[in-house]
Amino acid sequence: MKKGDRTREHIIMKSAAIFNQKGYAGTSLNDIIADTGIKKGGIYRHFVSKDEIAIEAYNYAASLVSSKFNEAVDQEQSASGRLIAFFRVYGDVVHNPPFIGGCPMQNTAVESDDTHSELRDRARQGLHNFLDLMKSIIDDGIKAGEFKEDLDSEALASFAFSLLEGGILLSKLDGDNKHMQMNTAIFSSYLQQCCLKSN
Amino acid sequence: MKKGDRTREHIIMKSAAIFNQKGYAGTSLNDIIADTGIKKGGIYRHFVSKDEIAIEAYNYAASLVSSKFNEAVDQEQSASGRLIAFFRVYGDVVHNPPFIGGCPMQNTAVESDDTHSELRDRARQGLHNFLDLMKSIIDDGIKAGEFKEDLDSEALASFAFSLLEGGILLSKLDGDNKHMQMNTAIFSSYLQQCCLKSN
DNA sequence: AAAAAAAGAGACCGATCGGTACTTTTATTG
DNA sequence: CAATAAAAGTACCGATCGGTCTCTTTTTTT
Repeated sequence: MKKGDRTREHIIMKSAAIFNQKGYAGTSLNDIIADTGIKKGGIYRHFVSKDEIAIEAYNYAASLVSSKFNEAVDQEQSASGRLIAFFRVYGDVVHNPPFIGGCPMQNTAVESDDTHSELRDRARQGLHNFLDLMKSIIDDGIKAGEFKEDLDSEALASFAFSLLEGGILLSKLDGDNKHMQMNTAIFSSYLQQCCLKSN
Repeated sequence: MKKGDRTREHIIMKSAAIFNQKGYAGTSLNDIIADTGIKKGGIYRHFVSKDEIAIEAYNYAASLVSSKFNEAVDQEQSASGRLIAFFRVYGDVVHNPPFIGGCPMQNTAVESDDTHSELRDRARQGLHNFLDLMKSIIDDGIKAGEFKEDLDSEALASFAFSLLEGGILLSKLDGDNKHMQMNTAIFSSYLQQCCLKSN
């Protein structure tokens, strides 16, 4: 691996943290220069524009969160355990989120949905990936006899993911994990009472 | 009412729409000038800074959404009907949101929680207002015998509001109201099956 | 209608924006 | 180790940023 490649990755990692906290429009190249210690000429050797940095930064942050989701999911055997694992990843979103600044998909979606179509499309793709993963977990749970057969897996995935993202929003804004915790508890009890196949 | 007061309100209304779509950092004074038709000198006669415009704009947008919530809630008699009324306000968030650009609290929270403390505090105050309103609706429902007595009203309020905000996020990002609709349906059935006092 | 006050236009300010060109320094390769 | 290529620093570009100042126009008051 050449030096330039390492530098490029260093820039991506540092700027991902800045973009995820300050947003695309709120982040300037001088912010990136200050955090990476690399001057403008050095940065633009590896990227053609601020846009390219932002997109690479988003990809990096999103893949990092994604891998943490997968890690958490893989630790569980049951479908309901796997669904709840998503919430555990953001269990301490206030002080220890999977990526600094919160959920990259949420941050990107909210800022760019009316302004930056390329970033919005990335976030949308990320949303579909997460929903598909959840849906397949639910479908597996139905096949395995854990969940009721008439369960609408698409709706339940959308429901769970909305609750997760909403909980992140509330807890971050309030500076208190209790919203995430209460959501997890209610979601868990909902799965028990309304989704599990009653034997 | 003097001319200046009307102009000030005009600037607030126009810039609220821009801020709620493009964000604080993403909105420039030239955007406001273009949309209001008032030149820089005219604008700064009524506001001391971009910050002041943004805060007044947020207050306007938030109060407008708040009044639509209250309208919808007042049309319902039952506590569960009132909770579901919140979701109806954002039932067509993709093409007809209560305020253009989506939920002002959400947009402000996501952009400013790591950057702009004054705006963040406003959004936080708005969150508490909404949660308190929901909580009082739930508590009334318990007192009236509609809901179970051991219901945790704080948790249910947090849960409902998270689901609402998450649904807004997903539906806006996906360009499809189905997420909001599915969330409303599941929430509604959850209220029926788990919260209502079984007689 | 005249005088006073308020409102708004327009030119201008320094700072910062994203981005480029050129030079120097550092790695890599034969 | 020398030649060469890659990487990074420096200085600069025009445009735009938020904000100020002055002067003209419009509105309000008397």
